Amino acid sequence: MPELPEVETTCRGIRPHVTGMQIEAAAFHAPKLRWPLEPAWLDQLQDQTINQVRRRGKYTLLECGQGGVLIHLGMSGKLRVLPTDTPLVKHDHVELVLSSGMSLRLNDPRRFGAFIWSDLALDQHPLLAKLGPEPLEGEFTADYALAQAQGRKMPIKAYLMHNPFVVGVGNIYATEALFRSRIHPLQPAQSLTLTQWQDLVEQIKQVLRAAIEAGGTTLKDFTNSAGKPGYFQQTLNVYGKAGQDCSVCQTPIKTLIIAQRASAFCPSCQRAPEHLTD
DNA sequence: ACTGGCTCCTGAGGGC
DNA sequence: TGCCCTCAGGAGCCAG
Repeated sequence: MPELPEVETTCRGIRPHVTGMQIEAAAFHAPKLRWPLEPAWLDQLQDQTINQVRRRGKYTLLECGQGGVLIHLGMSGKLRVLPTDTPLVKHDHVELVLSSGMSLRLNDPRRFGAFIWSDLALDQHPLLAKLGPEPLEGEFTADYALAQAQGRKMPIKAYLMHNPFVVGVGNIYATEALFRSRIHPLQPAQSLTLTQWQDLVEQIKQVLRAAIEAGGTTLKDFTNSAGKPGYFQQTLNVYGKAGQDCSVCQTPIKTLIIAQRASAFCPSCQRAPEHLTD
């Protein structure tokens, strides 16, 4: 599933092939992804020049002259740049034909993703306006986190995935960062000390940076349809490892469902507050 | 102001 | 071999 590192890697991959190109034609091959693909957008897209490709949280943004495109990869989305005469494959829902003879295609089997044309400057768009800071930027600090978490009783695991607090930290990296910080996923967000936040914020940054580097080593060629998974999964300590032994203390990894999502943790390394112990 | 629950969708995986 | 059932999972949205 694409998380921030995968989206960043995708952004870097398509950027050289897309920046400065004109959109000669656009096509939708599905009525909707997460939201409807408005046919009226096809005319808006026509003849736009893509001035810039950038990322905000897990959104990929194509900045055009006025307005632009927001793309979210959801659970299963992939963006690829291919020669325009390459046959479409199943779940190719959106195609932008570029002036270079290449096409940008969004393929998304589960259709949890999004493709939206915005007349507004992209940062003004409602989906972006309320997003929290980027986890890898200086704005995301322990002091910021401590202040924001005041009055927040929700489990820290859920809070890390709460976009108004910080963007781009999905299930995998929230799970891994909590393990590295030895913090129990059910600990209320408001109860973390400054010391815990200092550690946790640092672990989030480290785990994301490491994943971006790993992804960057495998996804070099975005003109090639053969997308490979990143190597970062080899570095995971707890995510998807329920029942296996903790790499630090050999205690079996457990799983809890928190806010409808699987949360793996080591019951020995990540000590629970008394009343939360099962 | 917060929080929990619902929802979209398909492919993967287990059981038989 | 193949069919059916279950379920994961990002994040906006809404009700309580």
